[in-house]
Amino acid sequence: MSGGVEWALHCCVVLTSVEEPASAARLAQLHDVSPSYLAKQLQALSRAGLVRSIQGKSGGYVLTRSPALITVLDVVEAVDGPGPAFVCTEIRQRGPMATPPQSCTAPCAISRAMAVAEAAWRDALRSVSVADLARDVGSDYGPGALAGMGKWLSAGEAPLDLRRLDRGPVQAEHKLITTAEEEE
Amino acid sequence: MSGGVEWALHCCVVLTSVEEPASAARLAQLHDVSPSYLAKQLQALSRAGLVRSIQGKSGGYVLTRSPALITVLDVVEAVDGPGPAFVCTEIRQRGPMATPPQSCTAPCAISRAMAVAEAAWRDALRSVSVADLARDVGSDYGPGALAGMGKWLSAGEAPLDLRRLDRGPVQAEHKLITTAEEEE
DNA sequence: ACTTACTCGGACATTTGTTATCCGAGATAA
DNA sequence: TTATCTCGGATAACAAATGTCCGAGTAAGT
Repeated sequence: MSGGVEWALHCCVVLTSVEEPASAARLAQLHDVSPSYLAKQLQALSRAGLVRSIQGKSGGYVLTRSPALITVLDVVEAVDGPGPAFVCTEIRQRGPMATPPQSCTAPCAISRAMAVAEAAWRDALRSVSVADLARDVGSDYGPGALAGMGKWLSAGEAPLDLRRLDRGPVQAEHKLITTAEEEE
Repeated sequence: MSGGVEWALHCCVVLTSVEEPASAARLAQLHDVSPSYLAKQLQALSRAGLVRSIQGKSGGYVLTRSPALITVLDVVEAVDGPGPAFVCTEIRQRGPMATPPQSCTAPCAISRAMAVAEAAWRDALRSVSVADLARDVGSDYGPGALAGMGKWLSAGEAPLDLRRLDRGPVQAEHKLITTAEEEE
């Protein structure tokens, strides 16, 4: 599974608590991840119609609909692709003992078992919405945690330049806690 | 998901209908797949303890236990690795708004949702055994189909050399049905 | 209305994992 | 005893994911 899924999900959760657009660069430095690559994931979300991109000086990304209507499966499919993880190669139709094609109208037993398992996986992901995730974050770390992130995102005091940010002190030496005034 | 899982599952199913060891080379040419690479998958099954390897002149692979006690999940984990597909990077502990470590004893909401989904996936795969697959094959293509493959495997008339087989006419031009007498 | 600066979007390298291959160690049958 | 067939791990070729860069476009400020 693609690792960018995690980033995209975190972004969707924090986008829950902002009304103004949040830029990719700011989201990247909030999570301390590669800005250029996070931009790629956000583009995928935009292509899937989950977020709306706003260009211009104070542009960024906004959710297109209520967080309750965006499932985790939507995000996963947007980033990792909608196709199933297991693809049947139809090797039953190959080799000396090949099954004749007229007997292969239905998928084989192996393919069926895999499909059932993936369906269960998708159902589980579909039953959780971004709103659910946001609520869990609130009950885990307190109601102010998520709001604080939204406020930090909206506090666009220092404009960000993506080109400079890429080689910045991001993830310099695994320091987990950094002061917010370092850019002043 | 690794494509070799499909090969390994097919091999386990056909191993259901043989008592004598089946060599990797013969299994490969039965399914018309790369012999060298199939050998790798069978080694993984051997390492996981699902099949037993027998060396020597008439050696090969045999299932270690009853097919009813080998689940599809066992095979998938043996080939693709037992680790979960989604790994949490703990990005909640990074960036300016990092969550303090003492608040991160339990996994985050995103990680939990993913874990639940993967558990459902694994449960579905665990509920299907190789014996179930073999039975389904019987009811799909008739009881003789699987027995025929077992018989073909045991009919070791012409010894096989893996080195020659790799550049052989395997998958030469997508011909699906080949005669069994071509090697005579 | 123009300029400017900031935004997204897609095209371009690099790294990791999968796919495929080869040759050596070991054991069995003759 | 010998020779041959077997598995097993170490070794390349390929693909996909990861990470990076610059150009097109738009909103704000002058």
